[in-house]
Amino acid sequence: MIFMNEDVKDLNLSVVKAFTLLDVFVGDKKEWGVRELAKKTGYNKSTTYRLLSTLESLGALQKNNEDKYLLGLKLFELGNLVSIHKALRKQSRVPLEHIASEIKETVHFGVLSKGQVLYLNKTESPQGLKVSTQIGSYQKAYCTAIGKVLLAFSSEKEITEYLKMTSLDACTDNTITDAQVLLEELKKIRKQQYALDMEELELGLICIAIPVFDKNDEIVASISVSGPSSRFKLENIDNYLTIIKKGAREIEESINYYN
Amino acid sequence: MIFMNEDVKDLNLSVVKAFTLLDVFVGDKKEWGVRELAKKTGYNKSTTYRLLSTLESLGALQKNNEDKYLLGLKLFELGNLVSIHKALRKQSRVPLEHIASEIKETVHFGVLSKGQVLYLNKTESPQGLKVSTQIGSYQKAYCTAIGKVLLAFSSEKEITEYLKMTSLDACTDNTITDAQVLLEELKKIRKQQYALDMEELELGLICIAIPVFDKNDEIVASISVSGPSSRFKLENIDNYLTIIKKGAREIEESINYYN
DNA sequence: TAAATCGTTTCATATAATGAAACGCTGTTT
DNA sequence: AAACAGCGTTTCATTATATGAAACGATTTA
Repeated sequence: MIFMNEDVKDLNLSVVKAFTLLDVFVGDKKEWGVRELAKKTGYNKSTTYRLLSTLESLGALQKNNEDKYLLGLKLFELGNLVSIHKALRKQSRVPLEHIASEIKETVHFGVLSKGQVLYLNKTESPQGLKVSTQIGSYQKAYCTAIGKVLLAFSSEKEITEYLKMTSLDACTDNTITDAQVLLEELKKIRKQQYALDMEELELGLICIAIPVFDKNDEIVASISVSGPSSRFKLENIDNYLTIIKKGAREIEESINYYN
Repeated sequence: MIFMNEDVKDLNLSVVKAFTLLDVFVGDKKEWGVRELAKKTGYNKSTTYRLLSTLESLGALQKNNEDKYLLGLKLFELGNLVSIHKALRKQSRVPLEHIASEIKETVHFGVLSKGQVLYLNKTESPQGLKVSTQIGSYQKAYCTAIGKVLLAFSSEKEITEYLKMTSLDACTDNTITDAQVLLEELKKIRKQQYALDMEELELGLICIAIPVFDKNDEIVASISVSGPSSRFKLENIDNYLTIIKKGAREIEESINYYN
């Protein structure tokens, strides 16, 4: 469901409905019919039909050869124009590929946005078994390496606020679900300057992440490397860290140069 | 203005207005106030205000620190989920970088969409003076190398249809504005298997492009290399072509493998 | 052949979008 | 200091438009 950041204002309900329909496509199912969407959203069949027709004629949706709707090129166009974090996205691309070409695992690059990790960029592992995240999607911060790094180097006030608004639900048996334990973990991360996710989000998935700072030593983003526990061995950490840190420095140099 | 692909149907006007507002941000100006947008679109100030508020609360727009609106992260999220041409976008990334790293000029990758070139991917030149196009944006086909290649290898029927719906306006003195001349040019491109744009879109800008085929030898996309006329010399063409063709073959192999 | 889908259209009704005007705020000009 | 001009925002009566149950025609399934 779409996140409303203000109290119930004088919103245009048609527009809200249109975007609620589009938001359905964020899920795994990428192709929808009229009645399916009406059922999913609870909107009347006629209303749904007309909203979909409208979105289609605007290019925000498109019909495939089976007459099912899918997200359209207008959204691709608009999405590529979003200027928020644009510099970070651009300047992270090459360094991420350097890291990925050396480590051969999936590399992610993200920031904290509304108390969640927002993935701005990635380079996928060339191997068959790999993590696959959507750029532009969100993930829980407290049980990912990238999220824990971003939290660890946030201000005390932001961390407190985060803990207040977040419920630490267990994703696996390893998930940190106690606020005190999480605070200790963040302290440890600040000290060692990297974070690990030992199957805390998903069984079999291990990640390591480090911070990216600006010229004022404030954290601006984080880089993580993720791989299956079968080949992601702890004895490689020092080696991984050396490579990731090189990439982080490349990014830091370019953002300090351009700002 | 947004392209309406059907006769005036039973469209939801609020949604049309919302997207017309978003479409204003496709222009060069990326930050807008309420009254500015109202003036630009012709909508009433109150209506504009409420639509903008709605779009903001949905995350489709966002306010900067000066309370001006800019495109929001919801569009980034949705844009990254658009599945049309997704495989092409993904599989072109690495080959484009190979080309760019050898030629050191901006490399573009695009398809024909609604009679225009749709840019699906790019790698920018590392040099200061460079072409800068938006991924997801559209460009005229008849006066770009990439567009002429895509046209040249389209079916006769598609070319005829293109010429019927397109007016060949001059962008520079070199632009081909006569349909017969353009048809001759396409014939030449088919024969030599590459296209040149000799400052036909913009003075000082030269491009070279080649086709990318699928396993049935149908054109699926085109790769172009663009640079300023000051350093883009015709005697380098053979060298460029060798490099670009290598990249095209990489893409062709991966799309034939995955389909 | 009948039943069950689907997307689409109809039409009376009620709801929600609309716009002129007023409001409060900020910064500039007189 | 006062008047002005710019901005985003709110108000409220009016009107236009979104709405949904039902019917429709076309496919697909039983």
